[in-house]
Amino acid sequence: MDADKYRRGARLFHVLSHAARLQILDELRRRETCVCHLQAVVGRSQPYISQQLRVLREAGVIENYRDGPFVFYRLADDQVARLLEEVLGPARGPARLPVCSCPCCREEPSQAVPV
Amino acid sequence: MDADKYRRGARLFHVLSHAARLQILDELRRRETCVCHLQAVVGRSQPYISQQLRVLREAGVIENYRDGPFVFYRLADDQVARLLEEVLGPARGPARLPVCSCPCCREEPSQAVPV
DNA sequence: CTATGATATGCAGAGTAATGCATATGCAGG
DNA sequence: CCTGCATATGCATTACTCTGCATATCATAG
Repeated sequence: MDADKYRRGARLFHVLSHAARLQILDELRRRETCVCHLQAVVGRSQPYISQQLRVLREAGVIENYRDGPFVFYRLADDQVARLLEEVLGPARGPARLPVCSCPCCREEPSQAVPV
Repeated sequence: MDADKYRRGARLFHVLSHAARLQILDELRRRETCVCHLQAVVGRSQPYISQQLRVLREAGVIENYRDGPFVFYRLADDQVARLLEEVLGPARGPARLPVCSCPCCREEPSQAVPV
């Protein structure tokens, strides 16, 4: 049965069917960031952001790693990036100004790789 | 603001985040079909199928036209087809056997246009 | 060990979607 | 017109998601 195929697809689409989560992913496809940065970009409370990150993480869409007191998040694979490109258009370049005072905003990062 | 961009994207993903709707779309990307055919393929009641078709239609994802007593549905554009391809893999060929006794099953259709 | 900043988790109230079923509409044939 | 088939709509119930807030955890500095 390919009922499973549709269920899996539906679950994937489901985590994408949320404006704040989309904005988070749109930011993450530019570069990996810490939570406080996403908080500033999205303009929501920290628990709110963490909730959405959890949903995304449990769906396998993003990964995280800890660096000292900070936790950095990034896309887990290219599939989501392709879906975002299809629906949101191409990713914004890395040109945006710092939006908060977190480390990943201050020192424009080590991996300042242009497109 | 691109808040709208995310809202629109979220709405699109939302209509795709549903196993039965995905299965309907998967069938429609093979070829256009009437409602009774989808009913047989998906294995749900006719009102149920019509409900989901309405959701898809109101989202602009599919179109329909009437042919006598039958109503045929088809994908409205290529974007959804590309999203399905990304998530469900390539469309099944048109090789499947008739699943019901509706016209679009019986006479393998007038528009038997290969890819 | 304590304090502080960063992040995660738990929980409850409100809102929204999903589903099943009864019924309405629309079309064609007689 | 009346009947039968194809499809659509309305509605009520159930289930789930969203969101905000209080609080817990974890790491580092002192």
